[in-house]
Amino acid sequence: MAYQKTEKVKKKIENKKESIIKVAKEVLANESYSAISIKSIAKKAGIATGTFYLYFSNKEKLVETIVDEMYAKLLDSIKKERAKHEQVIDKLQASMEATIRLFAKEQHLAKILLVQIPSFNHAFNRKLDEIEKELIKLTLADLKELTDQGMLPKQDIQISAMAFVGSFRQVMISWLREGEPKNIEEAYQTLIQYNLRGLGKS
Amino acid sequence: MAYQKTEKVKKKIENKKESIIKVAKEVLANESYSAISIKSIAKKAGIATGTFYLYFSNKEKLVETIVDEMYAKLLDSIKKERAKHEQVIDKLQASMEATIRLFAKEQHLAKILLVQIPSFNHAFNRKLDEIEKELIKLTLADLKELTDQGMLPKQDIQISAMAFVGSFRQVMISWLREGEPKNIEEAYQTLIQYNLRGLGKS
Amino acid sequence: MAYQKTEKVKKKIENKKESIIKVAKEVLANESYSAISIKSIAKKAGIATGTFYLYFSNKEKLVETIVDEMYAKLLDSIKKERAKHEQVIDKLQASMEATIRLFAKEQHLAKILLVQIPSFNHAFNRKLDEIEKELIKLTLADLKELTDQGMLPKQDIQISAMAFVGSFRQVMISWLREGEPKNIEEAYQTLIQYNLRGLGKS
Amino acid sequence: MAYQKTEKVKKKIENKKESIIKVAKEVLANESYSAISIKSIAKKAGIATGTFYLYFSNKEKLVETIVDEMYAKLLDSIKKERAKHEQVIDKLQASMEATIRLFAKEQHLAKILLVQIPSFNHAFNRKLDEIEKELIKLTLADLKELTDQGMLPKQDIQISAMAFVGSFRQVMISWLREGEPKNIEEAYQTLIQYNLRGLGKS
DNA sequence: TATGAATGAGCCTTCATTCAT
DNA sequence: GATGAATGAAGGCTCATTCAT
Repeated sequence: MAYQKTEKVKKKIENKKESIIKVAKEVLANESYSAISIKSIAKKAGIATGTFYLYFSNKEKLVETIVDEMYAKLLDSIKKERAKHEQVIDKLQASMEATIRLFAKEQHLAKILLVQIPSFNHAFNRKLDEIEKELIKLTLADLKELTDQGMLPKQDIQISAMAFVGSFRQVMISWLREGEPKNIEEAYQTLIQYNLRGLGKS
Repeated sequence: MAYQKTEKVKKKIENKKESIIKVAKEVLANESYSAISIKSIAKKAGIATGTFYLYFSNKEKLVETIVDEMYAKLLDSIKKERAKHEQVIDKLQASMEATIRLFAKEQHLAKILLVQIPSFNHAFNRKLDEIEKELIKLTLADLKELTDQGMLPKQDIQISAMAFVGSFRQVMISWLREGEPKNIEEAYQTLIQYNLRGLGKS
Repeated sequence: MAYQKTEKVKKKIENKKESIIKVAKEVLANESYSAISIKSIAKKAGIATGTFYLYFSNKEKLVETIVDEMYAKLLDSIKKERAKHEQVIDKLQASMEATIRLFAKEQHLAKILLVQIPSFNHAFNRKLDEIEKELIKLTLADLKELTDQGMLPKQDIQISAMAFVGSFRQVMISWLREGEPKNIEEAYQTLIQYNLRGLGKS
Repeated sequence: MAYQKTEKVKKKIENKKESIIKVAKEVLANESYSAISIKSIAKKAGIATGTFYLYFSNKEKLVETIVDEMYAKLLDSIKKERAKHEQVIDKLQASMEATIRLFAKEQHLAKILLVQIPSFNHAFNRKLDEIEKELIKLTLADLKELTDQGMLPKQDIQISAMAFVGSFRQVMISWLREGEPKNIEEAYQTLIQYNLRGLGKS
């Protein structure tokens, strides 16, 4: 009689939202932000334009949702990987390893985060900046601890942290855009070595 | 006499084109891409919208022209600085120093190249990628030579070159966007040290 | 038994229909037409949007129903008040008095009829026009009788009837919208006097 | 050479704005507000949708322009007619006569002001209310003066002014909507007589 | 009956580009 | 060359109505 919002229905709704997000991710990974019209996303998701607005209050909210989700995934990934280690230096490596692993596994995510979002409008860029800044902050904390432990020579660790993250970012982007290096996991070894040396790690 | 006139006219045209570019640069450095309408640029340049199209076939061409010009300026700057040195390692440093000096002196240029253009649409990003790739290529060449001279330990210099450039890029962007580090020239010293150590320079 | 059930069901339906109408009246009296969405009315009535269409074939029908109901109430009120009097002139006064009394007592109704509906689309206004025309017709009939009784000087009673109703309408609206006159019942006395004089009632 | 904004061009522009207004008036006089889409107006005016926005910043501005223009016209008409008379009572009559004459001559205007605008959105209704209130205020001023001159018996002239204006309004609307009375100028005589009697003018 | 997710036509508005003057 | 009015496709979003459950 009455319309019971059963588990099944709920799941279906969640699925639809997920399917919109999924389609949007695909579009985002390949087209520019301006190319993402609600109409086109709706079409690819097999729904009417109006239906989109049942799940997202507006276009911006959709991208925000996606970025937030990716950010959460990334931080979660890093946290888990770091937990496996005791030493700060290992934790630092773990952070980068987790990042690279995640991006390597989910290129969609990587492409959106590193390649596409930067070409979005200011609002999203600010969002992305936060993510980047967060990564640098995490790195900085590690560097600070290493410095306190006397494992790093005196240096401007603020700059070092940026350099550290920046070097990884550059390689990841090249890998995503040019497919070079071919094997990102191998490159990771070189990168770690480069940066540890750069830090003057003794 | 007829020839004279042509020269004069040519100069006049060149002047107007320059003035459009100048205005566009100012706008580009301060507004978001979506805010850059041909109408507004034309207005600021003191011409009619239609007139714009006498000098640029379309909006994209304008940005392309600007980026190309900046690119040329950057490469020129690097070339000149490198010429002052004999040793490859010094040339490598000179490249980075030239880049940072130029960006520090012309923040307009830096902001457009590092902050604004990346948030444009695909077409412009491709252009920007080329510049980034060129810088990496230049670096790579230096690393190769240093390797041949036995001054660097065995490593994947392709990756190292990216890491090298990426670390600089990251710091520059932070400087442009956050104003951190406050003194980019000082940061440069740290960066050079970081990267030379990272390369394992003996 | 089966019959009983039907009665009960019918009543239930009628109840729900009534509750929708009640909510709609409240909304109508306070919001602008564009603010009256079926979704919002349904929500306030505690039903689903789809359910609304079980009771009204469309949005227009709802307003029509409300207007009709109000119209009936108004006419009924007038009829009852008129029945109390013998003289035509008293009946005429009674009509206006009944109208004003009803509107004063049920401002909801007055606001919808005089303020809101006029700002709806054509369809509803036509409905409202009918009501206005009916009031004029009633007035006209009285004036005709008064003329036949020789109580009014020769005049175009068609026009007089309109003037009569129009003067009341104007004051009512001001009262509803501006709260001026403060006391509508007092104003009524002035209005009656004005119009009786206007008619040249001897 | 340069594009001279000659008088001719200016006039042409003004003409286009006028032609948009003219079309809009026609549409307004016959369709409901919601039926006025920019697209349809543009089409009827023989221009592209975008062109509309060269002359009006948005849809609302268009209607505002029209209403303001009509209001100005009406007040101007009244002022001119009043100026011809010395006695207040004549000025009062002149006001009404001017209004009726204008509406009779420009039925478009009358229909929009009396029939259509009331069914527009709140913003315009407020505008219209102002016009109505202004007319009442003008009437009130006359009544006050007449009272001071001892030409009117004691009465609530606030109410009388409303009744006065309301009676005219009602007749005008019937004339516009039903075509009844057939001859509005004749009806005017009846109306004036009715209202002067109503005021108790001695 | 009751539900509320789904629909999609249609709205207003913007802006790169064209073209008559 | 220069002008700027004109174009019209395309975008984001709303809401009365439908329909599978």
